[in-house]
Amino acid sequence: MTISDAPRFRRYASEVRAAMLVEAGLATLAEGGITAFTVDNICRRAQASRGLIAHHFGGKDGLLVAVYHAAYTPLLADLSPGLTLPAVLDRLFSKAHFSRATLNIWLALWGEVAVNADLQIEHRRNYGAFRAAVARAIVRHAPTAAPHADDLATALIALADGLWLELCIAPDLMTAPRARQICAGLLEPLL
Amino acid sequence: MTISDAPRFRRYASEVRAAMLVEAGLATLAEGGITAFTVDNICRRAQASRGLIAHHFGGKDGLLVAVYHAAYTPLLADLSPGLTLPAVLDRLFSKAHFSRATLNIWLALWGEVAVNADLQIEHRRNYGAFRAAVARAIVRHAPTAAPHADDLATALIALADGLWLELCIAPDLMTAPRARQICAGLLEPLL
DNA sequence: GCTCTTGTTGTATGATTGTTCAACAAGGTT
DNA sequence: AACCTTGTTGAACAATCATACAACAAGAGC
Repeated sequence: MTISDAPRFRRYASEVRAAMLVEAGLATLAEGGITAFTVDNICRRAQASRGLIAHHFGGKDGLLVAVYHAAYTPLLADLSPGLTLPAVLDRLFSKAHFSRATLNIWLALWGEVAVNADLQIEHRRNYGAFRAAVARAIVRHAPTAAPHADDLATALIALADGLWLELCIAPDLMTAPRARQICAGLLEPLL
Repeated sequence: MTISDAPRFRRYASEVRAAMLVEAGLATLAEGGITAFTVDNICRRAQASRGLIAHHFGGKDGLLVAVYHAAYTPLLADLSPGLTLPAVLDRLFSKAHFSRATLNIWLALWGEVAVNADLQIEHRRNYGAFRAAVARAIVRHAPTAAPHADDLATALIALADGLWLELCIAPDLMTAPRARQICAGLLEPLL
């Protein structure tokens, strides 16, 4: 007498399951911040059992590093080389990146990066590429700004981060178009 | 036979003990982020017993709101009305505010504000006063900028926040003087 | 249909979490 | 010196935490 022949769980390729857990981790951060980033919450969301995080990432800390990397990936992929400065601004303040969910993730991660050595290492890797991409667009847009391109890139990123932060903390006071406009207004006289 | 006549603990006025717990909470956030913000850690640091947080603040959440308020207090106190814009910049990037410890606290708190309704309420109260003070200094410095003072204040605060963030996450790439210079460079053409 | 690899489960474990509360005592008042 | 207010303690509690690991089974290869 068979109660049910349906398989009790599905087997995924290692990379696929890992990606599912990372995705669940991101969603958990977006919803509840770093406090909600627990093995139980993440595995429940990914519809997997508790043991899988240890199995695929060695532990919760390993998953967190992978999640941080995953947060950067779409941002870097969106800043393909050869982009003009206005195009870069368009992307930075596009709906995909300048959204509450995405920014909640960043806020949660930043708070951890500040006190977590493993995450700081992962950060340096990604942030370097990020700033280089922005600096390249600045130089292309205004070659005369080349000597200060690094400072300008830093300023632009800082400004974007700060505006992201405002949206995140007080959503009714900030929108993507307004942020873009503020950003462009500050940059234009210098280029 | 008396083993010791020394009092086993000291009694403080309610407000004094509350301030000690808030101070310990701030120090805990600076050192370990929101993850380390636990009743045990805080009370150990304040050399008080576990029960005191509930007694003075109703619970951990109550303490967190008080800590957020305490983080804003020195910043607002330092931006007394009548300050010129350069003076405002001097304060924003002074050692007191633009330090790793202070910024770790902000990062930890921001990550929570994004997902904690109680903290968002406390935020609005403080942030409004903060932006108003900055906007006032801008108008005084350049009366013609009055129509856009709000946007400019928002931009300045966002820029400062973003630069703070950089210092916090990658301390060797950012210093207070460089941050101040980047900030002034971006603002000057507009004023 | 059998085997074997390997992804998956879920319980057990011990540490840590926030809250509660009855007993306690510090220290000013009388 | 007896008293009383009130700040304080610390054990008890149930909930939640991350990790370990032996048993299990899905599904590809044969």
